[in-house]
Amino acid sequence: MTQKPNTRQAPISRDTDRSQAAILRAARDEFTEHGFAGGRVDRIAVRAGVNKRLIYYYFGNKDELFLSVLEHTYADIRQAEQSLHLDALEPVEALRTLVSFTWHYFLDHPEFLSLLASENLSRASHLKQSGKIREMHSPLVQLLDRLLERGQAQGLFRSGIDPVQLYISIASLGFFYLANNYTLSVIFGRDLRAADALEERLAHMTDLVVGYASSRPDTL
Amino acid sequence: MTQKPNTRQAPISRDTDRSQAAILRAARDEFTEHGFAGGRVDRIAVRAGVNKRLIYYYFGNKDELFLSVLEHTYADIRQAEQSLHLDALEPVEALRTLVSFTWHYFLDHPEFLSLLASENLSRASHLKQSGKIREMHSPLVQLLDRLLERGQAQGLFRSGIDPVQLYISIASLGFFYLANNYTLSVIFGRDLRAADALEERLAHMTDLVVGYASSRPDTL
Amino acid sequence: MTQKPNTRQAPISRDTDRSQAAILRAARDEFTEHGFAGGRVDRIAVRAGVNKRLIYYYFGNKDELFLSVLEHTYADIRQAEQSLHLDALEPVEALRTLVSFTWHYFLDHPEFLSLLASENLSRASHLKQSGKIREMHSPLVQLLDRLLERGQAQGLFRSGIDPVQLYISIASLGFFYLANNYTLSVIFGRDLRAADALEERLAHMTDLVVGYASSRPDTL
Amino acid sequence: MTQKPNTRQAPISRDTDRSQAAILRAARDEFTEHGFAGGRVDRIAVRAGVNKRLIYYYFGNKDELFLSVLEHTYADIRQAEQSLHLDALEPVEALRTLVSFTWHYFLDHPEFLSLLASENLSRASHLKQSGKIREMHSPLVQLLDRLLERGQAQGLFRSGIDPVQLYISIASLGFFYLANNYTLSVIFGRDLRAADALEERLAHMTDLVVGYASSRPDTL
DNA sequence: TATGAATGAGAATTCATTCAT
DNA sequence: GATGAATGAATTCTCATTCAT
Repeated sequence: MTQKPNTRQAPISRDTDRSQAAILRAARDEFTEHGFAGGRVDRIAVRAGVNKRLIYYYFGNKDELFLSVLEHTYADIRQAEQSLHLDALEPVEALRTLVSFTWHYFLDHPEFLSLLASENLSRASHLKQSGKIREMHSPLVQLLDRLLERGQAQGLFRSGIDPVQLYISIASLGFFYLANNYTLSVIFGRDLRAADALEERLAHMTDLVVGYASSRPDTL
Repeated sequence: MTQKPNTRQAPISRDTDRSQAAILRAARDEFTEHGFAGGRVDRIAVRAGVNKRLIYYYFGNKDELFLSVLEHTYADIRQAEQSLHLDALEPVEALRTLVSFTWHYFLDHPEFLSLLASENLSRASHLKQSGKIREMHSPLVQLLDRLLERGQAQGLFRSGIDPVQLYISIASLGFFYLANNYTLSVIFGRDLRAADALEERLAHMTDLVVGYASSRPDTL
Repeated sequence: MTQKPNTRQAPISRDTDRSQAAILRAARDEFTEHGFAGGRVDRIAVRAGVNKRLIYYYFGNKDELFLSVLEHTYADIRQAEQSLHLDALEPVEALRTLVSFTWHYFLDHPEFLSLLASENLSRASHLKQSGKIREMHSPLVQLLDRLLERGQAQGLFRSGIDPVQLYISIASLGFFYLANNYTLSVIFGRDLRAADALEERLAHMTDLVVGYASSRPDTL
Repeated sequence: MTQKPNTRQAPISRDTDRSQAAILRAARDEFTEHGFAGGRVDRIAVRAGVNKRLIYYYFGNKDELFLSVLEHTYADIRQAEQSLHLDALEPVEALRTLVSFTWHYFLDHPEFLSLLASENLSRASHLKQSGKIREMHSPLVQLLDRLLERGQAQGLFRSGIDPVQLYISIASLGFFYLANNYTLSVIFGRDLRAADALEERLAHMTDLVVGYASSRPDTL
């Protein structure tokens, strides 16, 4: 009883981890499909295959659960960005890679777009409660900072580019197109999800961003 | 939106118009603040100062009410765009004007951003039911088409620019920044609503768009 | 529509009053039997024969409903006290009448005892929210004040009796016996609700109170 | 309460005692603050610093736990009463002492008042299940009986006083004032817990009880 | 047109209790 | 003895919608 060998994985926490992970996954899907206000705790429980009570046991309430989902979602994209090793690439190539990565990440992770949109409808009320979200983002800013500096030093990029503004622009161009694709498709009567449309969009985005960074301000 | 001429006695129809307008205004505000799923019919009635039943009398149900709000919102921005008379401006100036207008319209009309985000969380389920939304947008595309053609003819703009892509990009750069300003402010720890930040953003956006349109593709 | 003759009872408010009264009665009974924490809104709805939603429509929530019940309950006993017209009685007789009335009121209105006990378990959290409860009690204090003064002027009562202390004592002697009758019956193994026990209790209480008021302090 | 001699190894039984005592203390506090219906088993576990399951292991369920708390509470006050050694005091002094003791016990032990009130809201449903509560109270009645007899024999007390009625009255006067102090303070707008108010109350109570016991019935 | 009253279906959350170890 | 995980049955409260006038 008392000499439980701690050299192997604690067996009890296995189920805990599995249950928590299942709840998080289910919550992510539910909130992605319906937003925070439209998401249902009941459906999350069914999706996760756990008792509804367990959600409250682990996550407190719907709001805290949503925040957990958000934090995991942000952690995922930030981690993926770090895996690009942009520092190892030549500046223009690094910028192209970042634009392309962001675009494809948004394409492959609709939950990111949806959760973000929902959280902004809530005026970031959940994110504001997070203790770890800020520190999660300084590496990204530093990464961009290094990239821009390298480019400027090599005479490839214009000077005075704000890394945060640039990142927001990169994200903007993909986000708006993909997150609002439903309404855009209706109002313009086009299928913005068609393969060639997507390809064209990435080219357009890259043109915009790289064109901007590489240009002489005075040429405008 | 509904300018059906009423030849019948005026007093009643005036009240009708007033009530309908009050409901629409109240609904717009409510949905802007809480999104579609989070918006409450009860609160709309209170905000409009009318009996809840009247909302159903005029608009059928919550979904149709939301659609009405959306249609009015789109009508407003499209009409404002036409009032710019871009055709009368020199191409580059016209493009700058459009970027600036779009930015300031988003700034002054947070309801547009919020309703758009909410409707996309619903996968455009309301807008799809609209009969008039499509035709509302062809003038915009035509406007952009003429502008780009003029610029290309004068050798000011690169060729092959898709007007829809360009419009989406212009909207993107402002939309993402403003609509997601809540989460962005948290994750980057900056006040993106500060006066100088807003000014800087518009300059950045204009640089991006005009720089792109004016550039030789091969220079990239 | 607009010329609704107001000379007869407003027909609309009939049902309103009936529903509200039914809810209040049902709530009073439910809270009497189970206390505030043990009372169930569902059961109140069933008891009142109304839709559960209507309770929230009229009373907001469980706490406000409980407060309403409390206020009505206090109003009832205070009104009944005023109906005794103690001012018209000779002082000693008036005091006996008040003791007897209080005792019989408690006997006939178990809800008063139970609601009071429950509210004190809640540390008067509901009553503290009441705007009208204070003013409801000043007439009682004034009544007692006049009674004691008359008795002292006639040399029938000792001087220096605090009306609030006296009223609390009168209420105490009946309240404890009746409200705690369940535990007292168990621990003393007696049926305190038997007719002769009740009679004896009233005699005992009257002896205590009248004996005290009539006595010379120094004779003790 | 449970003095079964444990001849087995001490260490385990000591932990047992400690856990049980911690649970009882925690339960007493929880039920005192929230009553039986409002008390939470979860909170008791946290307060006691033990696993929730342990509560069920030792006490079966919430009801039995509450009964245990009640029995201990009654045992405490009855034992304290016996420690007064009223038999050694002169009758009037003994009566004064009992009134004063009861008052101060209630003041120092709010749990007694609260648990009693809660149990009566439950119509003594727990106490009725107790096998030992009855026998716990006969010594008290005998004590009072002896006291009254001594006083009557010495011509100090009136005859025909029922010891149970007298004890109930003594308890009444303090209980109502202290247990219902929350509502009384609100309705009378006085701080009944102020030091001078408490002092005055004890004097008033003593006057009432001793005055009554010492008086000639016919003098009224 | 307009309204106060009313409702059924469901929403988040709670709670005492038990399972498996 | 002791514990973390898990649960079914409530419980309060909400919401879009309709009834009756």
